[in-house]
Amino acid sequence: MVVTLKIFDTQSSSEKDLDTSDIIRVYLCGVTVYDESHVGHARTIIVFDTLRRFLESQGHKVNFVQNFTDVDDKIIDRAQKEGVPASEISQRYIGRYFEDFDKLNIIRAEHLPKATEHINQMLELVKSLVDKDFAYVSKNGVYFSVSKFKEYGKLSKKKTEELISGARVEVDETKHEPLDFALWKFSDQNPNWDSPWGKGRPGWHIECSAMSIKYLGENFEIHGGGNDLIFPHHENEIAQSESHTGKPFAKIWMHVGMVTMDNEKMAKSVGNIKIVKDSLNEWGPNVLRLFCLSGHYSKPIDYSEEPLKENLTKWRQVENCYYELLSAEGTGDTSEAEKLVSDTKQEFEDALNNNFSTSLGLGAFFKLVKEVNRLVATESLTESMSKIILPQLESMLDILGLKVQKMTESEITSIKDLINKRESLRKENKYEEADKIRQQISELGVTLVDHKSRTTWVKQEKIG
RNA sequence: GGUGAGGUGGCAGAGUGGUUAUGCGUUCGCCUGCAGAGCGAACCUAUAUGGGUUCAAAUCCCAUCCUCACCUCCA
Repeated sequence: MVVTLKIFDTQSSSEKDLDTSDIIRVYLCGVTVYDESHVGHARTIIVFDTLRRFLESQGHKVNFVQNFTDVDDKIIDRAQKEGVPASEISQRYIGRYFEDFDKLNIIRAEHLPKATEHINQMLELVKSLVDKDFAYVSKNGVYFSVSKFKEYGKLSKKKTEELISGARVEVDETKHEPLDFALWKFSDQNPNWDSPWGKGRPGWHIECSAMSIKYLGENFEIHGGGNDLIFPHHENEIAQSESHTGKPFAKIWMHVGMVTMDNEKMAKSVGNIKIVKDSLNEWGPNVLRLFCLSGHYSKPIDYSEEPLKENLTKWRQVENCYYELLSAEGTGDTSEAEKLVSDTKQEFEDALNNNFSTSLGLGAFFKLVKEVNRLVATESLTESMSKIILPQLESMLDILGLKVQKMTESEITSIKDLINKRESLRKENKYEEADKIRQQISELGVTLVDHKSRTTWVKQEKIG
């Protein structure tokens, strides 16, 4: 039986089978690089990184593209405030982006295109739209004529009349109609580029159309982003792209829910942001990833102490499980382990195939962890079982993007020596000295676990 | 106001008609030289509200209330 991954598609409001017959092409709207990334950005990127890891684990090839918006009013504002060129701001925050997201164990996308490096592709697209009469040149720039694209609103389920009566559209006399949006904005100010219509810079939406088509083609599998991008950004991308190509744009629109704080969207304008760097310092990458995957991607999650603490507890269980598997000894019957592994694998994959339900997938993952820890407590985990279980655990850790901290051979040797020393002291009832050694070991981030017959150890990530 | 998504125990989070998962938490035990970690058991009489359909509803239908997001830049 061929198992298919179903993903909820915003446009058709239904789950659709992901086409896995060839390379899976995924475009994710990335960040505007004018400031630090916050946990909201992290969530979306973690979800897509995990999706990519899952698809690859299933033997599929993925071509993953994530853009940087590096030309934008906010960048220019910031540059003016600091009295530096806009490129300095965008380069600084692209650098900061990689610092944060490398730490979060995000696999870098195949392509990480920057808007400023694709001005020509954008201009070609604008030209095509002007030629096809979907766009017009006005005093302030080149605009897309929304009324020419009959299906406008099909993604966000908005009606153009209602949008206009909503009266939140900016009044601009130079546009033919209020909903028309800029493809190219005339500007003498830096940064700007020459165009057939006049010096200026691109509108926001055109970059994603141009870059996704360049790297993925005119019709690709998944286009994603936060659900706050549905309107107007993705709606406008559809209008531009489909007017240009005459073909359907993305096959599946996958949108990630917002991260909230006290049930309010995390956003710079609200002032309730938690930057990735600070969150990483407090909780580390593994806890933060677990947290971001603990709810369904389409729903909001609230960033607060309690669920993060819970995930820390769980992460400690994972570390414990992993190290016990590494140090398991003895041989014996493995049928129980085989069943555990095949059940877990099945449940884990079923969950992710079902609209990428990571919370259920994590349920399967933790079931395995708890079972191993239970076997350890009853002194019934053997090395032969571990050899069967460990690969499955590692595979899931890899898909989830989690990394248990490792130790070098020499560190391991010295810890083993210390454990032996402590053991002899304990046998002589010299507990005070034995505790000193335990303390010494704990300073290396290693916690000892005394079992009936022997002492095992766990390298714990330093958190908090 | 429009559109969309939701409202399940202290918290997180499943379950789309038929013994109310599961995890965290709390309590009590076990284990231990002690501790940590781990294990076991118990607990919180949970399904927004009001109707309806049904032998049977968290699950289907209707109404109401509430929350969030989008409708302006936003992951």
